[in-house]
Amino acid sequence: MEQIDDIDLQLLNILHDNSKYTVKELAKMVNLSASPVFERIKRLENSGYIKKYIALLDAEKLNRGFIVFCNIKLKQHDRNIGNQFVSDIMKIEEVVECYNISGDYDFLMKVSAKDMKHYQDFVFNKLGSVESIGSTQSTFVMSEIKNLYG
Amino acid sequence: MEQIDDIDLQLLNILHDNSKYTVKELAKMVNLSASPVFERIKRLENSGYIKKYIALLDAEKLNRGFIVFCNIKLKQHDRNIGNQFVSDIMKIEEVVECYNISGDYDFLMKVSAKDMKHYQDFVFNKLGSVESIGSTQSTFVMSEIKNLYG
DNA sequence: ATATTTGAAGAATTTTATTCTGTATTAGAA
DNA sequence: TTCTAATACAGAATAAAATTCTTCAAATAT
Repeated sequence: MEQIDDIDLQLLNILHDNSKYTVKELAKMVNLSASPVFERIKRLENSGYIKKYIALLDAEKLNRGFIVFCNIKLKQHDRNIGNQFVSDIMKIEEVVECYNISGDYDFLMKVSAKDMKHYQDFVFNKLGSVESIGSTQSTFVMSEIKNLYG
Repeated sequence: MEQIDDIDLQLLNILHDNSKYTVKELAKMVNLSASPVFERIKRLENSGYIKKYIALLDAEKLNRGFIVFCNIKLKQHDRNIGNQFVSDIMKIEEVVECYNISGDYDFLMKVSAKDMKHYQDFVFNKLGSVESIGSTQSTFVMSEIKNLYG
């Protein structure tokens, strides 16, 4: 796919932080008129540099401010168990992110709960019914220092 | 702040996944006309349920597809060292997220690099010059399974 | 040097956001 | 219960934004 120049990069950085600017405002920021900026953004969308636009919500207000990183070890390491785990995890709303990782554990999940009680319930009742899981290890977030997506 | 009802929740869930719907489209989805939907969204923004709107970018295309979770232990556990670490880390662009955590390590960072070479350079040159760091432990992401923000 | 392509500006148009007005419903006060 | 006030909605009117179109200038290829 095509090249992207410095102005494209500026636009991407701006929109990554705030996608609500109007094209007129963006145009002023990058010293162009509205139409080329509009065209550039469409090009960045169509070429996949911009994947989507989303609203960031306040986790605390929505009773999801208790964050835990949960490490998972599978029972066995065959493809069936792995696929089963993935498909089970996709359905659990508290699991906000999940990665297949190197090291002592197989997966690292970011879990978003209301509080410790909710998390405990999540571990027992939700993870507890995922057959493919061998063991888990929880790391609790005490405070969020930096989050470019939060 | 005020209560939030089921329709508000529907709107939040929709916008969390795609903030580009028009109010007319949203209105149809929640079976209302445009004006109350518009007012509800403004209310959700002003009350802080919606924090901001952002564009999600393709990390791979932007040479940031190599993800590592990097655990950090501080040299010492006093407030000065901690503050120094936080302020240093905030300036490093490869650090996309950072949390103060429970357990063996003090902080967990999500790092976004181009490739292993870039990550190595990050560890040596960027982390290497953060005085407050005692030790690090890297966990490499082999694949992303789920990410509500990606 | 000339033709062709590219990217931009600015105007014109279409679509969307936003405001406004009126009405029905509901909660609370009398 | 009855009246009043507040709330939430629909639909129209308006303002602002997105989107398209035309033209022009600069860069590149021929």
